[in-house]
Amino acid sequence: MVTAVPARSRQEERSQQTRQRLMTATIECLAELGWSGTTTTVVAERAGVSRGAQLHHYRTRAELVLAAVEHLAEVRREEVLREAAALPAGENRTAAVLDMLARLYTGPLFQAALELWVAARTDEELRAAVVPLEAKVGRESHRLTIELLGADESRPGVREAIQATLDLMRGLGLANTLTDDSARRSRLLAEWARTLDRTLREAR
Amino acid sequence: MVTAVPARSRQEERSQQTRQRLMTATIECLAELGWSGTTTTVVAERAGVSRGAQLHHYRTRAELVLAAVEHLAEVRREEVLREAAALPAGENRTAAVLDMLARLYTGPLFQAALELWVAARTDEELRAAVVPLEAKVGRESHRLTIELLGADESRPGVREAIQATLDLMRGLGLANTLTDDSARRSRLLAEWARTLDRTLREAR
DNA sequence: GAAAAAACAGTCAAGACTGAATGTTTCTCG
DNA sequence: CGAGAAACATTCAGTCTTGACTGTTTTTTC
Repeated sequence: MVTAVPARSRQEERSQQTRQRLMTATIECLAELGWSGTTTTVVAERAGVSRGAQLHHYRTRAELVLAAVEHLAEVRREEVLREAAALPAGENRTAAVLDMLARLYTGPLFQAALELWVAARTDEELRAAVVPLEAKVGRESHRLTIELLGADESRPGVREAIQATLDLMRGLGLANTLTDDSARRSRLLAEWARTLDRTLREAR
Repeated sequence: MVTAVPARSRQEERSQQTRQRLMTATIECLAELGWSGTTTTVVAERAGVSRGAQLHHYRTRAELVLAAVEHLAEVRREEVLREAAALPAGENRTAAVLDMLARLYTGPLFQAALELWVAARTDEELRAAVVPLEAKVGRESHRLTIELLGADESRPGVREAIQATLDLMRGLGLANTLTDDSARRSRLLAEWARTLDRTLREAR
């Protein structure tokens, strides 16, 4: 009699888990130790995966990191959608949206992504993989932000205001990497919420 | 008879030149090759300085980079002041100021600084040197921007608007590292100039 | 149930980077 | 002019990282 277990399930599953562990370990390393601290050895150790197993799945460091790039994009996407679903409606919706964005842009995922961006700037191979992915993520973020704010992009200036908001977030995230910037950031975002609201609602 | 040349001048001068060459080479390497591409060997080669001379002046890589950090701050400062002096007065002063800032935040000096920031995040020693320096540079930039825009910081919201402008620049600079972003940036800054002007001038 | 394939483990050699050690030239001062 | 110091040059050893290689276990398929 034929077993009901799908073909290759055991091994595939095991293999999948190993890869998963390697991915999360890679991203953790990027966030905690930075780009040059993320060596294949350290990643393997942290993932609890032998060096051999690691090389079996990702033959070179470049391969490992490229896979991590895509995995990171996926994880970021999920995190965004999860947070977005929990947003309150009503009066200070704008402030809440900005707050959520700020949290995303100051968290560990952003820091890992930052390491990748900066490394990709001077690494042709990595750059070729990061650029299109980041473009996609950027478009999605833009779309989602518009949706969350209920903005009307056909109005003049609205598109730019949204873009400015996201660029501002990137800047705030960058500023936050060296020192804890939360107090200043709160005041700044409170003001920006006012300005943004006015830009979105006004007729021009 | 005693020579008119001040004591130790020849050697001091030579020494100074060597250090200068090492500094500019270090910053060039950071901008072109990134943090991990900036090895002591490469810097020495590019500076046209022997490995021995390099080690004579900066005994460790950390020492070399820390010196480069301070040198970078000085060069950035000079560049800012030079550009600021050439700004036109009159109607679209705000747009001109934003344009100048954008150029600074997308140039090679910003990219070198970016490498340092990101590296400093996970390098305790480097961080200890970068943080206070960056705080100083940040304050100066803020002061200068206020001055250039003729803004009145005592008005509510003005301080935050200036900070947001600078944070936005950081974000735009970051976005520009991977792809040429100038078209989008121009449109965005044109709108930002309007918004900023309104915030600065309005009574609230 | 045996062969084949996949996953995994452990070791090793080549290359790169850093910093130390030592030798050589140039300059200053008495 | 000669001694001593500073600047500079060259070589070398130690460490780290990567990726290749070989062996072992588990799983699937015929």
